[in-house]
Amino acid sequence: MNYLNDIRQSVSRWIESVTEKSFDANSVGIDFCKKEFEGDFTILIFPLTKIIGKAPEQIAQQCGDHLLAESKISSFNVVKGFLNISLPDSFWLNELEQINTIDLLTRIRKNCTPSSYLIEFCSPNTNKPLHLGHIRNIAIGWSNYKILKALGHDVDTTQVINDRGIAICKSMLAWKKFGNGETPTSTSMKGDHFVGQYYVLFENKFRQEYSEWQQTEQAKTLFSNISKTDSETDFFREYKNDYFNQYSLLGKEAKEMLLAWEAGDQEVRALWSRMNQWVYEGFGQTFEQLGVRFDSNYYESETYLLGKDIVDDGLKRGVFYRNHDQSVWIDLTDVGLDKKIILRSDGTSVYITQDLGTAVKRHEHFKKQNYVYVVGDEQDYHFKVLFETLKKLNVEFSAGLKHLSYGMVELTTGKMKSREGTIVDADDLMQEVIEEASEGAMERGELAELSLEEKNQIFYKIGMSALKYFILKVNYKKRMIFNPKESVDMQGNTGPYIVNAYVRIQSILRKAGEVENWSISQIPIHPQEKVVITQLLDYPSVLQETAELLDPSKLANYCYALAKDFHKYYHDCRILNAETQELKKYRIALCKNVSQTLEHGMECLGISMPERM
RNA sequence: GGUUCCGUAGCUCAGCUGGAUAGAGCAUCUGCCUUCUAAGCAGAGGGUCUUUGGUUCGAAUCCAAACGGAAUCACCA
Repeated sequence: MNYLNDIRQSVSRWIESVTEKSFDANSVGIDFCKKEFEGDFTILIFPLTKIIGKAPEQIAQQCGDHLLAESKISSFNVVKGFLNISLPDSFWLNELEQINTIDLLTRIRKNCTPSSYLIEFCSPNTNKPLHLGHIRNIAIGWSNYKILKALGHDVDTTQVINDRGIAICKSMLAWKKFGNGETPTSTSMKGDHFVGQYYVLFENKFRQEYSEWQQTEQAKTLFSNISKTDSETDFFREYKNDYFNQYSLLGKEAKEMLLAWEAGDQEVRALWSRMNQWVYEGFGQTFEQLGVRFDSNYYESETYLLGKDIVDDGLKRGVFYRNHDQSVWIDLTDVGLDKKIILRSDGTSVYITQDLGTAVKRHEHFKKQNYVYVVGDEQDYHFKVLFETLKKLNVEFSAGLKHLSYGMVELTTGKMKSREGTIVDADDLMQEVIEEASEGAMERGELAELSLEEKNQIFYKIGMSALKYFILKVNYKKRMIFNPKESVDMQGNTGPYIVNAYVRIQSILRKAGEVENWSISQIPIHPQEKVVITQLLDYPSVLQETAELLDPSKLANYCYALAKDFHKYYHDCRILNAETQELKKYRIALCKNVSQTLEHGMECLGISMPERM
């Protein structure tokens, strides 16, 4: 509430004159006045009792008299240690004049020191399509990108695509064995879904093979020899991975394929690129639908061997040490973590090896001050280890590393599990929410005269606003319970509610036509207008706080609050039919500001709004 | 067991740099469309802010412990 600095200064000067000691104006506590009390703002007097040494009511009274004498306020009242002040109409008119004349970008970038960021998010595996978890990840990553960008920072987006490994080999193998040469085109399927289908097929075939194997003598002997439980079911559930690695024919074939891939086998590589290409085409459509893009992609197939030179360097400098079996480790017990392996005894990489390599390579490339990794909180420990390791390696960018750790998305029925078919597919979900939006819009019938294409564009925007807002309004750190029914809600605290406020203003502005600029004059201010102006004045600091915390839910909640205040205003006050021309011009100016702020805020959440609905 | 995160209305969430009678939405009930888009507005009911201590004039907010839940502690990614 920087716009109250004048009041703060005045209060602190008064305190100084009473106590004859210096007093920091910034520590004057001012809050919005509660609805139940009369006044615009409330000055907290309690903290001053010790300094001044009088009863709170007495201080409040004297402070109020002082402000009144200096004409800073129009009236005040005292309730216990609360000094409720009302500001003169001229204050509100001046503030509105300010936001009217000073460009929004200038206002939000005030006191903002430009910095640079690389934001990594999404980071999919290429063996299956994107799901709800990715949507949360992408919504958070993209929104932070938009917010930081809006504040004038230099920001790039990137993702690491996990395009190699056993998983994609499973899809490849299943396609090779059972695919009969089908392609996404021949089956009219989206490429990522097509490839994902073969991953599922592999798993099914494998499970079938496994359950048949469980009937063999070999399996039964194994069970009686090594099982610690009496339950065959429990044992074989636990044993699945070992079976895959030791006995499974399909497992053997998949692993051979992985080895062939690593050896650069031409046929395997060709199949691999072909199938990954299908997946990328599918992902591309999903990204487009989500309205996001990446400035760069890192492919694991190109980075998985990185990091070995860093291991050598770390060994030389004594940051890492070599175990007797030749594996390489780092001791992080001094920072409260464990000893962690950096390189296997056979010299091959582990997860963190390539992450170290990728981090260093990226910095060579981008030279950013901040590197934000949008990755689920299940990997908190990994990132602690990664960052501590980089710190010990003394890389110059270690201070700017940040794991934006978001909570997992769960369904009302529990976790999403592919085995139980409870994965919420990203494309399906978007489809569903857009359909819901179109049904609602058709019922309302506001769009009757528009073309089909225009209508579809609007349904799409409304639907996506519902979905994205639903996800972003929750603080990213929190584990999120996703109720599909609520995600398509269009009423109450939802994206469409905010869109509706914006659309109402657009409708007014269309009807108003060209209106000459409003200039300050004697205008009676409606209480709800004070609320709306206050909210508008708050926008720059909300945006800056959002950026500082990398927490879009702050901004989402602000947008809702502003929309809510506007809806009430719209209900309370006539705009086009205002009592006088001056009042009408002023109200339209206010509406324009609300509209602009909503549009900017929602844009920063990655939500673009339609002009009508 | 160690570490980290979480516990606010029936449900989903705000509020947490300490301030007045703890807020929204959904769901339930009641009003308001011949006037700028009713995806709206107004109202009703619904709470020992997990518990217990502590700090303070004042605690949902800070500290400690307990209870409950989650994640992680792989030569998996």
